Amino acid sequence: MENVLTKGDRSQRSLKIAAREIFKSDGYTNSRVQDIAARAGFSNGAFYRYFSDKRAVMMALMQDLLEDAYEFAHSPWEAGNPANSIYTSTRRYLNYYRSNADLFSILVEASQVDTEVEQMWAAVRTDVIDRITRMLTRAREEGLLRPKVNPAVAASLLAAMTDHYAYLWLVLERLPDSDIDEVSDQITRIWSSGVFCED
Amino acid sequence: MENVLTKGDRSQRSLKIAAREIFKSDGYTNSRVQDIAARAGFSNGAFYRYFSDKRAVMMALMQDLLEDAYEFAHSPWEAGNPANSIYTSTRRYLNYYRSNADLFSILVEASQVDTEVEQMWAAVRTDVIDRITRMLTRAREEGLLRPKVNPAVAASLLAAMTDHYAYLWLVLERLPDSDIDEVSDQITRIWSSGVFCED
Amino acid sequence: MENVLTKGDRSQRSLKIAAREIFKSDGYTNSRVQDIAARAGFSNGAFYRYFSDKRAVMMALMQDLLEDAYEFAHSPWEAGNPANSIYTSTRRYLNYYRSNADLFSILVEASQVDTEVEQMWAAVRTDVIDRITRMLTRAREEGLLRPKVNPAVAASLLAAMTDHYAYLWLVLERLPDSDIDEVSDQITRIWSSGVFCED
Amino acid sequence: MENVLTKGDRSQRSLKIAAREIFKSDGYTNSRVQDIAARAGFSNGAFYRYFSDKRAVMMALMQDLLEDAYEFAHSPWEAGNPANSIYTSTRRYLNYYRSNADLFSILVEASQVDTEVEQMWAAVRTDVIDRITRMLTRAREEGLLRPKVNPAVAASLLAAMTDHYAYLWLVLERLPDSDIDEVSDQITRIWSSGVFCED
DNA sequence: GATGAATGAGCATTCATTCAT
DNA sequence: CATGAATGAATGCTCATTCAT
Repeated sequence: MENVLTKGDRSQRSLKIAAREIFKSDGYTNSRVQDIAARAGFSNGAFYRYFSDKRAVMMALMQDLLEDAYEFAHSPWEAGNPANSIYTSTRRYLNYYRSNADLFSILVEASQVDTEVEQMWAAVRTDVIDRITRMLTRAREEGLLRPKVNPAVAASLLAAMTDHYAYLWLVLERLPDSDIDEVSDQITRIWSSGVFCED
Repeated sequence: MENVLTKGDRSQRSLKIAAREIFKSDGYTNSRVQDIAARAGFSNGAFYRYFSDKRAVMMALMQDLLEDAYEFAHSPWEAGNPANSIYTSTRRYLNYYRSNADLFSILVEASQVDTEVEQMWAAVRTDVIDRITRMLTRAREEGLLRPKVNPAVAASLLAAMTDHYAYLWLVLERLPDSDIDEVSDQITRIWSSGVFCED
Repeated sequence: MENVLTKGDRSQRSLKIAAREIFKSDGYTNSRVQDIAARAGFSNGAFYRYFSDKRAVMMALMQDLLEDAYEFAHSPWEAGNPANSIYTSTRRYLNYYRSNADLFSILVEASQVDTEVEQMWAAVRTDVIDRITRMLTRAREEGLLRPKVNPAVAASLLAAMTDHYAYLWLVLERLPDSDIDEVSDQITRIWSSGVFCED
Repeated sequence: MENVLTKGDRSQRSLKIAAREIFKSDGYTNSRVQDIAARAGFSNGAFYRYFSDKRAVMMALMQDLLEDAYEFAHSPWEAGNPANSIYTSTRRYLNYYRSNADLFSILVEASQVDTEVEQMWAAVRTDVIDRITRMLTRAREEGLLRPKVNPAVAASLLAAMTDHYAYLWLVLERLPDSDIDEVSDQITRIWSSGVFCED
């Protein structure tokens, strides 16, 4: 019976889900192991059979999140059509962000408190920025970049823009609600006319 | 002897400075009242003469920070020359951010944990974004805005860009070090060509 | 295995007993949670699994005490023979007081410090006094009460007499030791000739 | 300039008055030296110039109270007219109790917590009871006492009755308000017919 | 005399973690 | 596997008391 989750696997999984929920409502720092276990229907002691720590379950969640996010950093650009690539990947990222807003919230919080998380996140971010930088550099070589745009700085700025907008919008919910399509479009426009030469 | 700080005033001030330092090294959540007091050269009990709480001293620091930041949200645009206004105020903000990077770090962390801080920050942010939105709307009326740019969304995006770049650069120090002038220039370029019509 | 106390139940019970002992020796106000836990053979943390507070365990003890005391306030008078009823219930009350002298001591102390306890006690006292008042009023109707006796005031006086005598005698131990029978007899005499008509 | 209070004397006196007020509102245990000093218009440090301790000021108040109360224990009975003596001294005591209800409240509370106060109070009480006992014994010799009344026990009962009634009435305010004359009269009646032979 | 800043012991309380059952 | 009782370190906070000014 391959591919069957053992009871233990299922328990671990429910603890992870429970942790996600508790972190969402109480925050990572303010959450208590006991509440996580209880939410999963376990006694507090059971938690430690599956995770060494409150930190361990948080790390597991963050790893899942960043593993997927890492994918984005490596999905190919559509050759010769930057605008389309930007739109598509932005849209995809915002959709992902929305579905995992709770985890992104934890990511931001945990980054403040846990060096390793901050590093994991930085690694992904660096990947993304490097890739954008390379893309802009290539555009420069092809004469498509505005003359005074600094690829490295611009890449960071554009990445920061999307990321923080997503955070303010989908985690803090401090921006008026919008359409993902509309936002992706606006982002694409700012990129296109902001750094690329007018057609 | 007018205008002389009493001993108590000086003690409170040193506790505030000590808190800032301890928060910087240990983070807000992980810091202990005792360490703050000790860093200021006091016993732990002395702390409570001046602040009811660890939270209270944090709030005092955040209020100072946001009070100043609030100024930025209300300094006037140079009429008729958006690019210049953008450059100037961005530069000014980045300088402020750099001098208070430790406090901005606390601001981000505390926002995760303390609703009131998050709200205070949101209020300032909303002010800034509203002001940019109005500026873009005026530009639209004057035919200076690119046709499909949505003023509200663009305003948020542009504000998010600067803010988060500053955070990654000056707090996390995860971006290659740059010149404030250079960064202000790049930001201004993206704004100018990103949302405004080509001259 | 019906009707078996769980380990937890037993622990709670020993903490309650320990509290009673510690309160007795140190007084309620001067007692420390840690000492209560230690006396029960627990670490201080264990206490908080069973009681939220030092006050909580005190309240539990007081509730037990007053619940029983409440019974006395509602046990029936022997019809038509006040002297006998007075003697019997006084005797019963003094016996109860003696067995629970330590708790009555806490009751008096806690009443000084804790409004709710004072109220609980007052409620029981009021019940008792009301009942005596009704009894005297009935006696008046039957022509058995001395003419100028005021039932309400006399009832309070007689109740106060027994209660305070018990306190001085059995809690403070400031009166020469006597026989419960003898004291009950004396109390009954004072009642009988003090408020009732001579036969 | 004999008989003039020095500044220091006046300060001490105001601290004593302040303590009385603070004890009344907060209770002895729950009161804080700082509040006492503040109420008297002093800094907290000043308190210690006049009293070694919070306990010291309480003791001073209790001594004043009990000194006066001691008088009562030694004022002469009106020869040959017990009823009148009882009425007069009861009335006097109740008046005193009413004027000093706040101090009696502290007396009860402090007795729970401070052995020495309890002893001081016990001494006065013993005096009073002894005196009543002697009076009853004399009455016995004169054939005025009811045959089966035990002078010592009865004395304690009668003293307890008045004292506790006063406490319930004037400190706890848990009894319906009455007239001091009326209460003195009722007490006298219970004594008279309760322990003395019918005329 | 008086101030009020500073101390530091003392106690309550929380919660991650362990472990016997 | 799971329970939940128990631990104890960690930390917050209070307040009587001291003392330099």
